[in-house]
Amino acid sequence: MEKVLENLNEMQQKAVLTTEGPVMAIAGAGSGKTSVLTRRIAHLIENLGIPHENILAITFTNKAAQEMKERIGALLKISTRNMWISTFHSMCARILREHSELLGYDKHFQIIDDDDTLQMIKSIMKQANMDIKLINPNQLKTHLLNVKQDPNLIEAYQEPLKEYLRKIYPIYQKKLKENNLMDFEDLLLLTIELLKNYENVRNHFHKMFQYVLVDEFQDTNNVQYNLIKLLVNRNQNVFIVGDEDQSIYAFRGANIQNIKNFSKDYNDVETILLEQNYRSTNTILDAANQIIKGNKNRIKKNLYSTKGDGEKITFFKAYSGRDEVEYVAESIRSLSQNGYGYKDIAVLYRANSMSRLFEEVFMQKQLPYKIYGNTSFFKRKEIKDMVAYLRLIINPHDNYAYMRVVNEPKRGIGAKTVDTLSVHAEEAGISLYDMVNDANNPLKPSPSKKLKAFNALLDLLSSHFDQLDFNQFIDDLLDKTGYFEALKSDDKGDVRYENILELKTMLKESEKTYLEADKRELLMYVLEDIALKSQEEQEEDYEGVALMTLHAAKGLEFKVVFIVGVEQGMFPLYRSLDNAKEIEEERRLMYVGVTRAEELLYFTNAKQRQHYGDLVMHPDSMFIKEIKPELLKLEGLNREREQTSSRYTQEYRQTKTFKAKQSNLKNYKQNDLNKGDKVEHKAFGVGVVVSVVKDQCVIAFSKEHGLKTLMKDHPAIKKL
DNA sequence: CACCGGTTTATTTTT
DNA sequence: TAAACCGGTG
Repeated sequence: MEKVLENLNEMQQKAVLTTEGPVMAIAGAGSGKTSVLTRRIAHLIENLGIPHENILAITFTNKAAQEMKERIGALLKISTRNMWISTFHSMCARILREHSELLGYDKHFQIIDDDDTLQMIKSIMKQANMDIKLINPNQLKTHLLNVKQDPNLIEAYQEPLKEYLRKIYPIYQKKLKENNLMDFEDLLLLTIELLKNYENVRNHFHKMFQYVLVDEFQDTNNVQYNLIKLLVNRNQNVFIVGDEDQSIYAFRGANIQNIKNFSKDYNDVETILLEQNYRSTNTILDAANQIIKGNKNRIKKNLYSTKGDGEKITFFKAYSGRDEVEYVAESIRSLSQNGYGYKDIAVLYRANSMSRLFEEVFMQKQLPYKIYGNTSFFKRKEIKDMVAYLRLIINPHDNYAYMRVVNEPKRGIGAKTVDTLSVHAEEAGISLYDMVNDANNPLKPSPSKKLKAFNALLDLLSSHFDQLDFNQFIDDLLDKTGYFEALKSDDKGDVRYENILELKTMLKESEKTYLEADKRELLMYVLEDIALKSQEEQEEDYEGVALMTLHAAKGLEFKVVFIVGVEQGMFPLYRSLDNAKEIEEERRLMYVGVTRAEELLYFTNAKQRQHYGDLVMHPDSMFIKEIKPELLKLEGLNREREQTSSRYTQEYRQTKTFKAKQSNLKNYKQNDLNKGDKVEHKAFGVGVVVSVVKDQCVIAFSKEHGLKTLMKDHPAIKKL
């Protein structure tokens, strides 16, 4: 009993021990909700003797699920591998693998991601002669996925979007099913259909899941809400944790109201407030509280901490976007000299586009950093291509995988040929693969020959698949398809090949994990993992500054946090400015950002910056003004403004740039570099100058580093 | 069918 | 600014 309750405060203990009936824990930022969830599960298993398979826990990300499993495993010294601790989508996939045949899907169904959906939409629009200029496919995708969550929404749309949605929705669904594909929303919707329509299945899961826990409840959408309702049995042992102030995913259907609905839809809900914060100083918490107060209609919370007041919050206003980044970099450098590790520090921005400048400057200054959540590994072209080939091994009739790689690498099968083929296959009601093999297919001899060769290639690969292990198979695939050959003439070929090697490593791992499964079964699970865990595993111990969006920072904490670009128009974004609801979501995002910080918090912005090609000037973010001035320490242009007029600012700017140049001259040895010169770089080794343009040059280093664009006078470069 | 070059358009994103 | 996309040309 002790170890389960160890170090928990009174409210946390109550949340752990109140196991019967519906319970809602309102957990403020940093109030230890993950501990509560893990301890509660531990309590059920260890103290109440509940078998682990009778517990279902749902998290927001795979990472959170993984962490929870690890913590429970460590606490109870048990294997958590088969426990039902997962995301909504993984849980649904697990259920559907057993029962999808009832719904008319083969159990080897494949899961597709948003990019695949976009490709499908493009292809459908083309076939149906829909005007891409009138409605952009990307936009249509976003709205289609929303409509899937709630078909009633379609009525609220304006023409012509409405007509397009009406038209495309049923076709899209039909295509998915024909190709034995499910998108993310299908996983949820089909599970709901299954539970609704099949009493025996429902009873089975009701009997099984005696205790249900849901994390991040404020970010559930309506479909997920309904799914929980269907899963929870009549005992209503359901525990939800959430914080409406941290709901930041409304743009993809999250509904804060679900927290309020919960009290209505379940009987005698016990509400527990977790208000003690274990993360931040009071200065930081006060700022957070002052900001979030601006939102109407929220349950008032009073976060408090015992960590003392700590330092004031620094607010630095730079002259330009670049100056802002320089300031952040310099501050990080001095923090690192004052006992902070690089990985204690995070730079948070509203939009990914902000990351570029930081990356550039950090690289030049040799500050170690790690950008999180950029194009995910599994979204990269070469990986998607490999996955498409693997999908075809499981199901050669998967037309979308077929279309993706039929001319990848180039085999002289162009769009026109594929179009014709699609039309005929559609008419005949068979797959592209079958249409190609069809004796009386109407294609011209030359394309037909090429397509037949492609089919033969697929057959060959498929026959090899059973005899080879995964790694050998990928090599075989690269060879037989000519993919490897094509990489050689691709200027990003090296990186691409490395990514494929990475995929091989992953496949090898899975081979070990699912040892007993049959080969194709195994591949199916691997592809499922790839589809559902779109986020690349991060090296946890990497010693570098974390650069990420505010969204990506949710659930994380850092000793030092920089929130950058705090300007009206950047954060909050332009598009939200005239919409009260969206401003509230932006405010919650700011709240999330602020509450990530444990000890030091910085806001930075720039008086003017380059944005989409032109120079813009933004006023300070409204959220800054919502913080009481006594919590802030003003730096940079902020100071001058207090003291004098704008003329001073002008001078400040001149002295500043002048100073920067001076110091450059003093510290950095001028490199008089010319094309063809040999140089040595601290990190990249010896290289040859390829070109020099103004103060920048392109240098070719050894193969592993390749071409780099660097500042000519950078101290890391030495002319040989 | 592939490639070049002009035009268009810019959130947030896990699953 | 930069990347993605379209349309025309070779």
